Amino acid sequence: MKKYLEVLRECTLFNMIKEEDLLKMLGCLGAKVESFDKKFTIINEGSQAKYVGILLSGSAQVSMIDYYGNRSIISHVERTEMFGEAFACAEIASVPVTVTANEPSEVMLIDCSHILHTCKNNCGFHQQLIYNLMKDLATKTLTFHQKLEIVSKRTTRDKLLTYLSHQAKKAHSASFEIPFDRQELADYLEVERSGLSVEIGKLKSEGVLFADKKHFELL
Amino acid sequence: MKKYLEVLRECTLFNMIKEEDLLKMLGCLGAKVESFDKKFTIINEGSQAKYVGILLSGSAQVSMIDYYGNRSIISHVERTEMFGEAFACAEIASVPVTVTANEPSEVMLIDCSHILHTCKNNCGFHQQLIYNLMKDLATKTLTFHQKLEIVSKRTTRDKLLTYLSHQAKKAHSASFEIPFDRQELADYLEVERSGLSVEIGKLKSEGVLFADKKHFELL
DNA sequence: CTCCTTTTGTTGAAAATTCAACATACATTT
DNA sequence: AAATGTATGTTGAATTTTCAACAAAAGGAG
Repeated sequence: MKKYLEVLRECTLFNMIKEEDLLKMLGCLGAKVESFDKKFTIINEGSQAKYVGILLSGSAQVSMIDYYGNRSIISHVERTEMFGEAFACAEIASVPVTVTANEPSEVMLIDCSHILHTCKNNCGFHQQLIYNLMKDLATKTLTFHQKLEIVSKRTTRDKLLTYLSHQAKKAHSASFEIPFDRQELADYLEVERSGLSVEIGKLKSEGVLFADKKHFELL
Repeated sequence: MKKYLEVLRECTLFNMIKEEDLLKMLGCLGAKVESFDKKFTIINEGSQAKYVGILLSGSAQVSMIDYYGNRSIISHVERTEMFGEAFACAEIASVPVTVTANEPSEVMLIDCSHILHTCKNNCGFHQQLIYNLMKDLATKTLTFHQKLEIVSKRTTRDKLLTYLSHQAKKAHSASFEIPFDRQELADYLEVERSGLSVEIGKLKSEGVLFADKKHFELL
């Protein structure tokens, strides 16, 4: 576990936790680490919602597949970020989403009941962890509002531009990389890939943006 | 404040708080009660994100108005439910949404910093309140997933049917009332009101549902 | 380098949504 | 009861998206 301390320190779940305490905690929480190859499923829709996941390396996507097989990408998860915590904290029966590795990734999984319910050792960290989870969930709600702002737009063009301006803001620069290829971006914006391609082409020829692969610049 | 105890007991923020402690707490938290007439603004977009709101009576809507004046309804808030807590807990500068009274309503407003940061009296309730907030935020994330499931559908018909099946599930019955009129439902589903009317008409003539005003039945 | 796979761009036809405008129904007030 | 305002339904034209299919470009494996 020692080699993961670097990453875990950056994870908001362990905010204000002293490094020397972290290792002990991981044992107490029954944290386990698993590796996943690209495209492999980390959490499957319908499975028990007990785990909080932390991405130690690599990246992942949270998505939903509907009845007709259409994929909707809900969010992208980077190193140090958490996933599945809302479902685990809400203590619902099963997860409504699928989490997939985007590249070879290492994941720490913690049974959330070990966080929420004080252990016999009464190790005193639970209060801080619960506070950190609360902060994380509040922040996550903000990202949901951003996503809703995007998909509430009626045209592919407006959805795309709203998404890109969010990304530019996040990067503190008009020049940035997005974590999605074209198909994934379409699945995130909830539009057709072909229509998205057309729209990116138009915006390029209008001189509104520059786009090459995952690199974008708002002009 | 005494007359509000009945409602407050049902509010998840005060879960596990003994009734005799509740009154004292409200003072400590600096809770204030305000009344709003129908259509009046409770929280304005851009204002300071410091308040957790609790609906004591009436109902309200959380919405966003975009650059072009299009309204998007994010959620409907009923008696005993909270609003604005995510923004206050995330301690961001300003609220990205507007909260409006749907009918004459009474609202309790609590400065969230009084909840999050322990007071000098060290009154010991904070831990429970933070736990309750965490639970609430986790549950709210689930409702956002539901909303995303709706708006990720590509047609008005599918959006409507997905919404109605969620409502039926929530009501534990195929017969239920929705909290929106037609324009509001359109703004919640992120579609055109006229197209929505057409679709409801089609579904009725197909015998899939019965709809009259806010009453719906899935057949 | 070549083959093979994946990704991205392009196109045209079909389907659906948006928009604006009007008609009808309903509710409230005077 | 009449008048007013609001909510809902309806319609047709314009716009946009979706869908399916193919072409071109890029990337990786051997």
